[in-house]
Amino acid sequence: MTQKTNLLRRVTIADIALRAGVSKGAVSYALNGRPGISEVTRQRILKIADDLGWYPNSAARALSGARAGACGLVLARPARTLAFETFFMELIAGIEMELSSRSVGLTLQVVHDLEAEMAVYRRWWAERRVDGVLVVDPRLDDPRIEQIEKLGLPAVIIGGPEGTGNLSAVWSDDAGAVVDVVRYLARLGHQRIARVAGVPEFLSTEARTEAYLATMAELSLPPRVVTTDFMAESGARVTRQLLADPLAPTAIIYDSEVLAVAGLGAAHEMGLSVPRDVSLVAWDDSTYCQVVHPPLTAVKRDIPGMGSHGARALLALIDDGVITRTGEARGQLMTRGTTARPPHAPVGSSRGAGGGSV
Amino acid sequence: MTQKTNLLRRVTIADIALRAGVSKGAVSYALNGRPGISEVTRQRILKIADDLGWYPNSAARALSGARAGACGLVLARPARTLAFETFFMELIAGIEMELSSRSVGLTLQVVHDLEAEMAVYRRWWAERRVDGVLVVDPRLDDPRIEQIEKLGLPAVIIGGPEGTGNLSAVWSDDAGAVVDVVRYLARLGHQRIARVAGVPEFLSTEARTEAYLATMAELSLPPRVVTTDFMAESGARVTRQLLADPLAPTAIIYDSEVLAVAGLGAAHEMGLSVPRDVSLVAWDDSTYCQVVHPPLTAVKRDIPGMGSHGARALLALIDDGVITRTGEARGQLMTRGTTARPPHAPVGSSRGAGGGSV
DNA sequence: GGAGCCTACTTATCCGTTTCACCTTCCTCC
DNA sequence: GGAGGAAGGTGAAACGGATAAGTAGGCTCC
Repeated sequence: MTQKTNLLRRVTIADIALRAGVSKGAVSYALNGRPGISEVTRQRILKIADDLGWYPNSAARALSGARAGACGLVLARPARTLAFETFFMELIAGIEMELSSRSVGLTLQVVHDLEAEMAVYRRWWAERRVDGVLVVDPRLDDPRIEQIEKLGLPAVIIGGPEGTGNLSAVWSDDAGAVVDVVRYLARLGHQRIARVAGVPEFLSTEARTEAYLATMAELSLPPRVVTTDFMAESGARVTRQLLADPLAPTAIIYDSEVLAVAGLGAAHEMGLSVPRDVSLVAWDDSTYCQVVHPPLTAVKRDIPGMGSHGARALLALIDDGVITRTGEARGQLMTRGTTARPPHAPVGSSRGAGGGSV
Repeated sequence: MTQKTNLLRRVTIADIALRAGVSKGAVSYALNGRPGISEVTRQRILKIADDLGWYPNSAARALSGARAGACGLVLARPARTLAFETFFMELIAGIEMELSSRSVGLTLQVVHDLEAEMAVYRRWWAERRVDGVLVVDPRLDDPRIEQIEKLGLPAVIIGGPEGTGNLSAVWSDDAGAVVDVVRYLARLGHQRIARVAGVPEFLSTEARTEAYLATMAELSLPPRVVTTDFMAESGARVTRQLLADPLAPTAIIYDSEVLAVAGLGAAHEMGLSVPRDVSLVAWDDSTYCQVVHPPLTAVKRDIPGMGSHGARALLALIDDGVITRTGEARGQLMTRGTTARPPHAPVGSSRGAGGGSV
């Protein structure tokens, strides 16, 4: 009989109640650690639940007003760029670390554009499939922000802080790291430092470009920004264009690791030597940056950490309605083999170029 | 009043029923396209549902015996290798393509080891959180297979076919592609062709090693296999070791793209020229293979396609109990810039080495 | 012209959990 | 010695949708 119950039917709190000789309500209180039940009875019930191998039916739990027990993440970049952006996998790993420790699920969806992304939010929320969402790649005048606020869907934006309204947000101090990189290159003696940016609609792209322009201006250096669609081919193409110029930059800062690796490949293909002929810096360090030759100097951010913090902020929002708006530590410049003094730089110039000289 | 209903409370089928002047049951039949309701009434109900912006509450639907409306995927590789394996992102993109077109969610979980992975399956199934799972990286004597069969959890293994019991499975014909690669290298005149394999516990690793050994034997060439943990550092290290040998291989086949990129970096670091001094082949093509210099010759599989097929097989299993066991088309060798004749190869040797000569 | 059978519904029950309102006991306190 | 209150429960009603069983009404058919 007991075996039958175990094998054929799911174990429910009714089974536990029967066995413990108490009511379903009592079992529920016991299992959820709520008051209204004596410690002795609670332990007895917990023991029986364990013996019977009981797990809460998530649907029933969700239906009776509680949580869905899941958070959502929509990735809206085209599938082709998704695959090689290790950023997302690292982010997901970080998010999972936090969620799984609290037995909250992560529901993923890959879509083509922002419209589809917003439709997914509407559907998820209406279906009560998720308790909240993590939103990546915030943009200028992002329609998702308004949509989410209107829905009342708990959300944490990974990115910002500008343009994210009053929603919870976790961002990285990109501006600070950009300043570090540009100053570092200038200290090496570089004057023509170009920036190969990602999609201009992204807030992160704008923030970095702004910081780049400001720092270049501060150092009285001529800025040069080209944007890409984050595709590797674009990275290679713009690198070839930049380096074919008679006034080619002596240093290039890329907005992603793929762009940088592609740029390194393009430079090699042109017969240039890195870092002798040109210095390259990648944004977001990764295994690939470390194993190509020469290994790429890169800005390393704690992406899993950002994911964890985002997830924690989301749970805090869901559980207690707490709005979090936090900036992470700035990315760290990992100097490796792709940065050196510019060609023809006078010896000793590695100390100069600071403080608006030139 | 209607506004209030819209804003404060969720729209339920009871609201629709009230508005349409029919019973809840009728509405349910109409919305689910089941018989027992006239076409006129059905259309009227559908119209009202649409006007009211109704979405089914997934919890309620799941509770009343129907589906959870979600499939699960557990990734058990250590987070560090996860991040740079574009394989998973491509797979996920493919899975999503199939699932989202049927409005089925994908629930993801990242864990550290097989034990944890199996615990997740138990929990998900007991909680009725998923209707089925996709299982990656099948192993020799994989404990997950038995566990899943015992649970009665619908599952599709991505990999196989050996060792996957009677479960549904979708695999790629790795053996065939290995034969192609080895023969291609032999035709170029290579005799010392080494294989840098991944984790030996994986079925895929074993299948490829077996095919490699068989083909080398068939060609009367001396085999050489080294295994790694799939980490980039291992790829670089074993490459250095192989190439430092007085009887160094003239060609190396890698079991992943990361290993190959790392190997290429290591070769360059040693001052070798690729492909003049050594030829390299990557397994699983990716953007990175294409943008490094020289671009890597690689075996290209349709990974999103495998994900889609796996997802479709899972839905077929869940809906109709259909077991699928399908092999995909074999991977295609993309010859690029890292393969050429071996050093000191006699001119014209590119035709030889076939058919067990030597 | 009534048996038989569709069609187009309605009614009631169930899924498993949470939670609210209520009910006993037993203890305390003046 | 009875009011007041807390502790430790009980019982029933949600939650929103699926579905089996029941029921009118109209049509066919001999």
